[in-house]
Amino acid sequence: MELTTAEENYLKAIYHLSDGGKKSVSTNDIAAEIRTKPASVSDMLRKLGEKEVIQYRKYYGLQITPLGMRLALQTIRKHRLWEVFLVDKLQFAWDEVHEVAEQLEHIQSPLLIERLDAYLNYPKFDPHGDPIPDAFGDVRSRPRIALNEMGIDQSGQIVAVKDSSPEFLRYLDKVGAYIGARIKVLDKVEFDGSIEILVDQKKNLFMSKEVAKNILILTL
Amino acid sequence: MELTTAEENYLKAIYHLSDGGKKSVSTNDIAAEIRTKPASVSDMLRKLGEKEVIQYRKYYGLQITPLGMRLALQTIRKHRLWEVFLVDKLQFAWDEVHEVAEQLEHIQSPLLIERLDAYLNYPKFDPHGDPIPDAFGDVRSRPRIALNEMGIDQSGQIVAVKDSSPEFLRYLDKVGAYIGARIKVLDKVEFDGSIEILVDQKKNLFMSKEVAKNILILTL
DNA sequence: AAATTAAATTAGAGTTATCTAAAAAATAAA
DNA sequence: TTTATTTTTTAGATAACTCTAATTTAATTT
Ligand SMILES: [Mn+2]
Ligand SMILES: [Mn+2]
Ligand SMILES: [Mn+2]
Ligand SMILES: [Mn+2]
Repeated sequence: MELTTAEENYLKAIYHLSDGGKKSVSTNDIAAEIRTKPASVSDMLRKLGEKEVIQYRKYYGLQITPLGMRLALQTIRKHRLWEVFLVDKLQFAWDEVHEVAEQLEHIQSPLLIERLDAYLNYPKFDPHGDPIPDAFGDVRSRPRIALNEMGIDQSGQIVAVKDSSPEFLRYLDKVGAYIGARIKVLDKVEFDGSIEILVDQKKNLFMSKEVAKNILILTL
Repeated sequence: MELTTAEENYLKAIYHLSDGGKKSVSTNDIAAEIRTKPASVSDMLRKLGEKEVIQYRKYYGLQITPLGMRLALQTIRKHRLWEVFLVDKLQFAWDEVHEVAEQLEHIQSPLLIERLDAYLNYPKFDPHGDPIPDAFGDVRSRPRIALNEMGIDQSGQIVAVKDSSPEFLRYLDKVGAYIGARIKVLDKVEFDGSIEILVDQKKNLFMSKEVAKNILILTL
């Protein structure tokens, strides 16, 4: 059972939007994620249903199947391995990798991925802190919370970002936030949810709730 | 002006079959090369003509344009750089790279190729001995002749293979012929064109004309 | 519960790439 | 120079994927 590039992209979007099969996903959400029209999504859902990677009853909703999970995780694995390659080996910045990985993830060659994984020394996380599923689709995910949900005086470490857009990542570069940084919450503004943190025990950083929501923390 | 994956494959085939625009190419030849039907080729030729990468008059023939040359060489450059990557970095054997490179060559990202080239240390030849065009499409090709055209006692070095099929390459592996090997013609059989050579001053090798035709030599 | 609004699906059409079968043009043979 | 053969192109279908516009179903509001 092999999927087309378009099918892989849809399935990956469904996996992400459903948070690994937990949350329900709407046609409109998928359309927004893939940047396509709801009509196209309906059509594709029917096809994905026929291929049994989702369970689909029209107007009712969908559920990703175990098979769908497996295939989605395979594509995600490829995507993230390629991102590591681009950053570690080809000196890409973390805000430059997404689009290229979006293409590379569809290359069909089990041997290639196996070798790439070995070449990169079996990385466990991609440049945005997201876990890389192993060859069997197992993901060991760390418990992490969004920065905006932390309380004053709580400490932790930045382990991932929720938004991987170049705009957001370049903003983080500019203010000196990065994966691995140790942080402590100094103050929170009740009114708008903005937050002030201390980075690496030396730099004060003030950010909006919108930004904080997209920074994921492993609390100490 | 960007080409689809299919268009890139056709244009590359045309470039190769025409020997860089020198020889004339038939619809049937292209169909055989791409493993498609002549009817599909006719259709594609019309489209490539409209995009002005070839000059095409039906029933008459085609001529690759300077623009077409440039684009074909760009794809060939990508193909060969990826082959080097697979062999040098990922430990692929030279008979395992073609299919994967056939996919990778279509990844769209000028930055990626620039970085890959640098990472590989600006290689000049791919694992099969074929020259890698530079970013401007310039190819510095060495003068080389097919092994079957050499005379007795002539010496040279294997610099490339004409056939990159796994079957042929694995045969060469088996008998110990490889790119870079120094050879000398010991004997030629008039009757069937088969040939006996000395490899690296130590090993005698006997091969059919069919094999010798696909081994390219730089004479000393 | 009926009416309104929102979400999802279907209908119908366009694009790209492929195929088989039929027709046309060019080439080779008689 | 007709006739036969080969090559190439066109006609007509099919498969994937996408879109806009229309319709249907579900959810919300009065
Ligand atoms: Mn993708
Ligand atoms: Mn990522
Ligand atoms: Mn290709
Ligand atoms: Mn090659």
